[in-house]
Amino acid sequence: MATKEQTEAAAQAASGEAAALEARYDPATIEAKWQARWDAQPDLYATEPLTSAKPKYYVLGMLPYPSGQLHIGHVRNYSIDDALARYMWMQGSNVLHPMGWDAFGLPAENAALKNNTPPKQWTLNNIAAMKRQMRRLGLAYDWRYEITTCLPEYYRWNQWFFLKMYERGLAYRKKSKVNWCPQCATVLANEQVVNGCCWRHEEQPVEQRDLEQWFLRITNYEQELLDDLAKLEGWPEKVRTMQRNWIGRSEGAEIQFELEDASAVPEGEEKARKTGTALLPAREDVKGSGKKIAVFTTRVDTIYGATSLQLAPEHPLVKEMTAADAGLSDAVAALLDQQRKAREQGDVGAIEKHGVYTGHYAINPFNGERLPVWVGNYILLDYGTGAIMSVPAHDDRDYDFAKKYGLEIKVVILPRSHGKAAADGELEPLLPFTGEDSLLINSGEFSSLGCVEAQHKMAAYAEEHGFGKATVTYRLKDWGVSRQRYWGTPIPMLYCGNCGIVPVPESELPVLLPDNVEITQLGGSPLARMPEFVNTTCPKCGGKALRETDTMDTFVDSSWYFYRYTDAHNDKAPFATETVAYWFPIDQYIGGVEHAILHLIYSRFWTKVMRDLGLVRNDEPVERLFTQGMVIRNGAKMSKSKGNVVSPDEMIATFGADAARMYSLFAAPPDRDLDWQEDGVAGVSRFLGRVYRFAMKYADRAKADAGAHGAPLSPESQALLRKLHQTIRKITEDFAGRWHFNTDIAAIMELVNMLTAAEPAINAGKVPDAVVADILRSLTLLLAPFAPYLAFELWERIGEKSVLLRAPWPKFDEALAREEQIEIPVQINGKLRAVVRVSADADEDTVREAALKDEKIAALIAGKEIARIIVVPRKLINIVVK
RNA sequence: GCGAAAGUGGCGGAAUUGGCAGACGCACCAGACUUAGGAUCUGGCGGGGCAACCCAUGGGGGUUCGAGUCCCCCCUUUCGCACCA
Repeated sequence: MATKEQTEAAAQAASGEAAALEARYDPATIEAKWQARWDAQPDLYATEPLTSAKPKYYVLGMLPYPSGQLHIGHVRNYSIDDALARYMWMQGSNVLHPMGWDAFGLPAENAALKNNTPPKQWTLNNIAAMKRQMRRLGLAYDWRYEITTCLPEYYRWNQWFFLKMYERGLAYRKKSKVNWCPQCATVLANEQVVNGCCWRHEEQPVEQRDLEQWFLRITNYEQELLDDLAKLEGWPEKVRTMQRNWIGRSEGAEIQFELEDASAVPEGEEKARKTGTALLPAREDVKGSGKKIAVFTTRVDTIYGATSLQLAPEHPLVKEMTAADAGLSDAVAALLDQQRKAREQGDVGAIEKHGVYTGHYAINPFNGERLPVWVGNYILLDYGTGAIMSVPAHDDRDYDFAKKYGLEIKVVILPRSHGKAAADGELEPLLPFTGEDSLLINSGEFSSLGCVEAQHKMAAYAEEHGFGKATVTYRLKDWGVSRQRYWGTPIPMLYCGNCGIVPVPESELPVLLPDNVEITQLGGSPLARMPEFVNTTCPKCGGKALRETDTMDTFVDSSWYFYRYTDAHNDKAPFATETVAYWFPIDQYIGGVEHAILHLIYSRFWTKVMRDLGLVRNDEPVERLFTQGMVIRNGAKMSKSKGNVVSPDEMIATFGADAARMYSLFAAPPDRDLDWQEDGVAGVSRFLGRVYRFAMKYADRAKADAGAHGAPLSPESQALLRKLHQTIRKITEDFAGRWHFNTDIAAIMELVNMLTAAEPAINAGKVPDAVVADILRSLTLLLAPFAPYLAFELWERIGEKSVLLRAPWPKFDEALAREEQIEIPVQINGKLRAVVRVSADADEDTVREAALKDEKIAALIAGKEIARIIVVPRKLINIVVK
């Protein structure tokens, strides 16, 4: 049994331990305490009604795919939007800051194969795990607006939109060559093909297959999608450029070349025609065959220099020609084969140019000249018309091709500096010459025109004479949304033997995705192997019908999810128009630049469709976009194979959520790549500990006196308040748009360094309690967006009763922030020689005098002639001597 | 090939408008303290030199009283696009 003394000693030790704990920053305890409190307050992050007098602010981080684990990139992304959301709350805005799950997609099926877990269960488990991590990070989401795209409450509206688009002809079915990834066993959108390979399987060449597919007519909006990029001033220029290139508008002309009648070849040309290298002159007795080859060109001004036509190997006319010519057929097959091999080696761009002469000639409608028709492996079927006129003198690729096969080269434009007189021989070293600021020669009635002027006149001429017109071509293709996959939104369409394609009536939505599906690696949709899903009755005729078994591309889900957050539980409509009108456009959207094209162009398209359906009033979904940099480690992208993946859980367990979050903001400006260094997290954690200990030491004084400072202030108090207000000013200005949170956190560190250095003065009574209280209070507010757990704890410890989340952001006082004395560097001939102290409002003469009086300066300029003295008020003085 | 961004100590980075280069942090060095804790506190920390001073922001030129910042040429890295007619 213990003696009384022993018990007392133990009690003392225990209380000593408690005091020690108190004095030590222990994020695990603090964060657990506040997490429990926040979880118990569902209204904490709630939005106010639409009638709120506060300005609205919709801040959003891109929703994650529920892979099962947050990665460090998520921590960084969500630390940014969370800091911004918290700041806006403190600024008195009505903030919407939601989160959800992009929950359909292939990994769930792969996991099902591997672990024999149904995709739905796997996905929902992952969501639960990641939600736990988000709560642990202290992210300020109102989970009552959470959306999960794989649940029928959500995906039924994908189906509903699909029906609306179908009604309007924006969704259509066509047989088409599609990109097929054998590993995914599904179709890929053009946007998902990277270097001819699958975006998920970078080594896997994409195959072409012919399938009936559903498409969304994004090309209806191509021009508006392009034009409106100009409005998106709050988007990074980089993203706008990428989208502009993706849409790929080019202006040019389409010109019809007529194929010669092969049965009526003029006499005496047989030899010249053998190799297909010769350009043949215009002749009266040439006959057309009636067959036309349409060519797209952006340089119709060079058409007099065309010396051959080049067709894509898959061009329909080529099929016709090869049908009648076995030799040609073999040669074209060989071309295609080479192309396939090059693609498999992943080097489509560098493939050598090959061609085959078809034995046919076509007539240039401008001058009657006859051009050999070739098949070229560098011609793309799905761009323009799949055929080009080849102008070797004025196009790099055509030049290479012509040199290789000995085709003629005809110069028809000249640099302006060369005038009209230059002979062809002199020009040879210039070729291929492509400058548009040039003049036409050898071009009939168009000679001596400038290129741009000629382009317009020649297109108009072609139109007048019925063999062409000015046109615009886009690189953007319609969006193929069919996927032969199970884990996605069923496409709400039926096939009836009598009625053909029949949409599922709106009243029958949602078309539920069955749960009990066997996932296999066989090609085609697993749904096709479920008779109970496939077989149904036709709503039109009551006869037998089959359901569409393809599901939608998951990019459909993310194209409009942010609208759903505003009205997440609406079961009558995807959302209420008025609610969306209040919250949209999104004030600030934050995510990775990898979504610059796919997600961000699809969601712009979806917004425009919804606007035309009368559902929303905004033309664009996102006012300001911010793309944060990647998190790398040791200079390399984090990946499992490199073994350099950082687990957020470990980081949080060791240093706390505040330190992990704050480090992710401190280590680099948010738009740049961040090199993750664990020692850096430890450093931030140490800093938070310093803040904590300082606050604990002086919390009682802060509690005791929260009144006015009183005057006059001691120099020590003035210096501290000056630093405080300079810090407030810096951070406030930074939140307005510069967003260099790394320097904001550095500024807070400077403030804290100054505070700890001032401790002797504080302890000597030179800083009144009211000033200490003011500083502690403001410091806590400044920390709140970056380290919310610690800030909430300090707020309570210094006796504040209000909810920190909505406490007003501190205002900076310009008078307090102003320096009274400033240091002015003094240069002689641009070299720093001294620093003088003057009052902040000193005029030029005073500064000049002070500088000249400085001992060092006086010594250095003694006996020299002063040529000039430059005084930059409040900045610098430079004395120029000879 | 085309387009964009970037290049600053041993490392991450700062310098917002042409005005003290290296804030803040990491690592490291020296010291103090100790309840030995991923402690804490103090000081140092671009290079050369005893110093005065000199050199230094990828390289070379230029503009300017003054350049990391602006202009020209070149090099390197990263990202995007890539046979788009």
